[in-house]
Amino acid sequence: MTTRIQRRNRRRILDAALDVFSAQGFRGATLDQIAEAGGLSKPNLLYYFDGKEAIHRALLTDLLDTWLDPLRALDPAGDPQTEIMAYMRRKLQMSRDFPRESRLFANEILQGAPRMESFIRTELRPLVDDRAALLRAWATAGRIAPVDPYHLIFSIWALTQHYADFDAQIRMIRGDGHDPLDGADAFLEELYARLIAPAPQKAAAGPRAVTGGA
Amino acid sequence: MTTRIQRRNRRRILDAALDVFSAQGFRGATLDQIAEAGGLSKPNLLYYFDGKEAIHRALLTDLLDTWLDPLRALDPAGDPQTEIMAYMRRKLQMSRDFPRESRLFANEILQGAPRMESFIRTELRPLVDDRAALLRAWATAGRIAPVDPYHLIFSIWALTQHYADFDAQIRMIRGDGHDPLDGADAFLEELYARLIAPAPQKAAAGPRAVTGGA
DNA sequence: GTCTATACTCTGATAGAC
DNA sequence: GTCTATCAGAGTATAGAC
Repeated sequence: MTTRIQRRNRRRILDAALDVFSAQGFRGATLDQIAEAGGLSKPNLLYYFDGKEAIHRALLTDLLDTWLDPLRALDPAGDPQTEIMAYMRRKLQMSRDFPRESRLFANEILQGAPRMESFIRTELRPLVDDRAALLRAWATAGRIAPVDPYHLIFSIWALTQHYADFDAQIRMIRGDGHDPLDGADAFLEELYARLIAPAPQKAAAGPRAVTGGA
Repeated sequence: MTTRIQRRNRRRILDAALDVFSAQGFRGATLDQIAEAGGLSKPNLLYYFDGKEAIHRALLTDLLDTWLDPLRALDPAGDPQTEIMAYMRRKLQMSRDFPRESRLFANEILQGAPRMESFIRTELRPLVDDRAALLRAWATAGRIAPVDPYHLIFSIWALTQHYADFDAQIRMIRGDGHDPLDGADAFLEELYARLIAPAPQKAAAGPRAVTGGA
């Protein structure tokens, strides 16, 4: 057993692997790097996990489960604007708290999501479809502005994860002393408050078509 | 010389390399894959380019130059709202026309931008600083809403490039028959029209602080 | 459980014939 | 200019001692 030490070592390995995989991608990462970052030898690493692929799979499995939580927490019974703002805030907080996880995720999708396809099709897609239907219902009822629900969700993903995924670029542009996320909260609050507020002009014939799009 | 065939072959190689590098990242790509995609042998590939690194460098050099064009085209003499909307449209069009280039770029930044750091610091950063100052001046003059200029630029990057970089995910969610970019134009038009429109409420004491942020 | 030594495969690059 | 054959190094994984 010795479950105490085993669990500690597994955690150390996974943490080191998250460092390396998120920074180098799956193929770019090597067992040597993970072993060194975790403070153990390569064979010992392979005593705990059944190969490189298994380590990566364990990371993804841990991650994907919690990745859906913010979207799950979107409450159909709540106030539409409050709920959407809260979802955006939770996603931004995840970029702050789990930037490596965001980059691990991004690396996978960028390369065609070969190790995540079944998760996306069987778990993420139904959840997104369900929440998109909810957003559409809110829009139809006039409780939020009539925006496309899928693009609304994608925009929240894009804007929040950008700060984690493109962190290197933002740091080089803003200077090393600057926190990339400084001011992001206020900016996104403003952006989504303006976007989803219903009834923009009172009775002006705005360019807001409600043709039967997607 | 035989420059005719040489140029054709170089172009074929670069096109094949763009396919492979954008889909697999630098380390994930192999010369075998590039050679096969380009329809020639591996040694022949290395007759035209001085190694894997050189092929990648040639791709980046070609790309980075044109990557700045949309931001360069932002005209200080133009109408602020028109100019910002036009910039957003150009960036979205680039995601449509050059998704592989966008993913090549994203792969690099995600992994710390090791082969682009000097470009970002010496070319991109000064340009962004300059355009941010312009946006700030427009905001101060009340010609657009008082939003943070850097976050405004980053938001345009995030929202437009997301459709190229996360294309695989969007396709799996929306279904294979659906074009990920359908409706994106209208959505982003609406979003930025609302965000940058000046004077949101007439004289209401809104939560819009103008404290001396970044 | 952990290590040293090593087998085996993949991949970037070169030699040399044509 | 293009190919076949091959080398050298890196990287995953295993054997076996302790």
